[in-house]
Amino acid sequence: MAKQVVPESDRRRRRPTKQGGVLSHALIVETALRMLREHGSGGLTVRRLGTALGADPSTLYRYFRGIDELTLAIGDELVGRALRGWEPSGAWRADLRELGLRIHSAYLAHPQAAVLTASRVTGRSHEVAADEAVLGLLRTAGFPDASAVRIYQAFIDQSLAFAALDAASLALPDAARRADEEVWRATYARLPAESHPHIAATAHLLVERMNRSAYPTALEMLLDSAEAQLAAVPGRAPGAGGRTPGRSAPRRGGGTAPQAGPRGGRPGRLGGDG
Amino acid sequence: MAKQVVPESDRRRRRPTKQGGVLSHALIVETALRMLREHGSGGLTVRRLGTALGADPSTLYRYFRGIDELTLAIGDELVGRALRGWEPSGAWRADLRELGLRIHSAYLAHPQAAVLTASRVTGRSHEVAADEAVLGLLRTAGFPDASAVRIYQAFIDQSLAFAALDAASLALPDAARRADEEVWRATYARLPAESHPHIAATAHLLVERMNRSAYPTALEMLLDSAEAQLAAVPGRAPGAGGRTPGRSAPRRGGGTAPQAGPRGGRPGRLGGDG
DNA sequence: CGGCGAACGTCAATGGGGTTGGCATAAGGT
DNA sequence: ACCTTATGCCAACCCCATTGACGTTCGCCG
Repeated sequence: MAKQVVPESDRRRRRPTKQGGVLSHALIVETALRMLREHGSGGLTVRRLGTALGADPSTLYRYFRGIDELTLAIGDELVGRALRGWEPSGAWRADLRELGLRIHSAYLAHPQAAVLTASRVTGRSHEVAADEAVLGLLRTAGFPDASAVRIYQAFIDQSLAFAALDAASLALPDAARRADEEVWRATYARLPAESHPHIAATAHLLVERMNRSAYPTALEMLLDSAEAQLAAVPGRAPGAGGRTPGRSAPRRGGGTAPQAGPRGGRPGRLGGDG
Repeated sequence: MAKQVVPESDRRRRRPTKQGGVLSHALIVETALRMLREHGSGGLTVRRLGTALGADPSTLYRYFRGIDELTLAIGDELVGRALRGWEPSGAWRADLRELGLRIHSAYLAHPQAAVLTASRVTGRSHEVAADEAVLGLLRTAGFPDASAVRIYQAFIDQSLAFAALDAASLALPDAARRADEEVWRATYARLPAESHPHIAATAHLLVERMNRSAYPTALEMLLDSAEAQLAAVPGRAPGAGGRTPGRSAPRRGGGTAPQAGPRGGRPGRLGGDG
């Protein structure tokens, strides 16, 4: 058995599969993404993936140490897509908004994959870039370091957390999702006003809203609060951010746009058991 | 084979297990929670749960349609615990804060279980109560219905989303979590200032903060924004909320405290594939 | 141009998982 | 005390991830 997986960059001999395909990390990840889309978040299995690639299942262990490592690679791919082509405009609020929405929608473009990876620490290459960018936006905007770090963490985690939550809904099989929506409509829309006055009074609004992600709202609220905090910083004029709710500001170029740095990860937080 | 699972309330004949135990939904869920704590989030298996209960694995199918239904029951239990004993004080901001923190920490008290359930739609009994409570707090505070619904959704989803994210960290095996923290420290603390100036400048703050949940910060920011929106409502004096960051306000009793209502769930949101 | 070592794909096997159909039995109502 | 049937148990099915040994073929090196 292979004790060590050969890193992609060191691969020389590419031997075609019995069915003629030539494997690579990229091809495997891509195929895995397709399989997740087609078979749902539980549909990624080594056997099936092997079949789809026209290779023996065990072959995959030449490329990844196990299915977990493959999962992380998939997550890394999603993060990479989120940042691809992004450039700051110079208006911190608009930039943060766009960054958040990009991360969110990159995950939601592959909900089944996002379910598996969004709340996982990838420990891979694209995260440092995003972190540096966010911190840069905040510090350049004038936030003191302590605030910048606090807000940065809330921003990043909020984006990932909502991505995971929203992906879970999207990843449900169509039938199950429709059934869930029906339950919602049937239950909430009919709660008697005596027992649940507030739900009853707003049922129409609830039914209408509940099919949309709350992330844009939550993000905007976070930016509101940040902007207010910035205005309160001594020696600073209020209203420094680009206030353009729901739309991204035009690009102005310049600013901080770091590329992917060395490996790093968002480690586990809080103390607790295993 | 049993086509239908007998609901807990209809059970009459309780036949002891070969090893003497008497099963029930409650006992099974409780045992499952213990097993998750002891064996990690992947450690809940029908076979193992059967052994722990002193029963044949297949017996569990007399109580739950499958492991998925059991999972949802576990989630429901966590939600129930979050609300147990909660009462509003009358100060909307303090009440929302406490509610959010309660939900968050109820999940985090069982991280391995939370990982499995926090981003799942439980479709069970305790959610309506929480929803009514949150909507009630907001509408009573004076938010117009449209705002109340928007903020309610952001609040609830943010709480669940962070619970899932934070639980994922806590649920890691001790060794993996420590390793992750070390990676973080080793990588971020040593990034050269030339390539990553902002991370380098705030490394000490980052390392210090990253082991804590960002949820309290994000929650406070959401409440900030809500309070500002409330102040802007025509015909309303500013500063209506109890401003007591980080502490819960003293109880005053009264207010809206609905009990668990009929079944209902947070359905899948957004349109997308399955 | 020929050989050799290692890289790579394949095979077969292991241990574990969820789930099911059939069956024995004891619990409860009568 | 009897009968019904809910309930627990058994054995079996099929799928999964992972591993170790094996044979083939690639690509380097002389």
